[in-house]
Amino acid sequence: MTIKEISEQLNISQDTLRYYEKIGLIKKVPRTLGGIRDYQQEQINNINFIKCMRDAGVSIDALVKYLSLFESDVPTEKERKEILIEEREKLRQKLEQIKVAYEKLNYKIEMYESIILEKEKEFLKSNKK
Amino acid sequence: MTIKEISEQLNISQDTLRYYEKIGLIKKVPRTLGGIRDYQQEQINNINFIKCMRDAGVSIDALVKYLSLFESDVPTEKERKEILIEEREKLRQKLEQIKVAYEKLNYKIEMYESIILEKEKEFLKSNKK
DNA sequence: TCTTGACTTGGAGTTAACTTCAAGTTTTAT
DNA sequence: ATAAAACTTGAAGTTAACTCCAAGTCAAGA
Repeated sequence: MTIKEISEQLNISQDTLRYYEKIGLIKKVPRTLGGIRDYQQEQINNINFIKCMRDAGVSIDALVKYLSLFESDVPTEKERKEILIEEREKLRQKLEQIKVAYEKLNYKIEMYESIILEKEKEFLKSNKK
Repeated sequence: MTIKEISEQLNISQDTLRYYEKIGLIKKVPRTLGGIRDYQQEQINNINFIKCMRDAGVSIDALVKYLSLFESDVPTEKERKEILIEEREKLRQKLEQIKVAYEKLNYKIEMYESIILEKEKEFLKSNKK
């Protein structure tokens, strides 16, 4: 699969895909004889995971740390689990903060709605006179 | 109230508070004769709102646009409401993305837990021999 | 009064995560 | 065969949101 196809399928820019490879978030992508990237399924799954985490705001740094543990030749399940638990906790907090702000916005929007309705009523009343 | 007190109360650095003022997110803070900031209650409420929105990831740009509408001498309820609705929608999407990632992490963490448990069982078994 | 700590300013520096650029190579369609 | 489109690279540029710095002023305690 070419970089263009991956880019379109996963909605990540080609530049970003190359960037991820350059910083070591993605393993070296195999190339054609001409030197053009030819993505394999395993990579695609990985990139999917990365995309999902990035969309949620998980840092590249954490993802690099997590994914690089798969390259180790000693078992790293515990470390990997620890990283995921840490990131999950950050997401939980973020979720909480967003919920609070969301409720506050809801409340304010309702306020505006009633203010605007009130104004319209006033306007209609004054028109009737 | 001094900048130090506000900073501690709302958990925002003094630098950030001065920065917010510099870029016009916060109105000019009244000063003592010596030129030192003396925050008033109205400002504090505003900063509280800003903090809540920033924690949820609402952009400074959107907040500046929203808050500056209060300075207008024509009514701006509709525009203000529009901005809040737009930001609420962004938060809704973010919430969704975080939930998806959160569930994925949950699943993976559980996987690791069972793998690690399995390994420990193996270890105990081999020790008994 | 003196010293210590808090405050002031404008401007420079930092960080994360891309994004753009320039100049060249490869592939594809005619 | 050749033109256009897609791909390659390393390096430089961008953006948002701070954060730090230097050099000076102000305030509070011994």
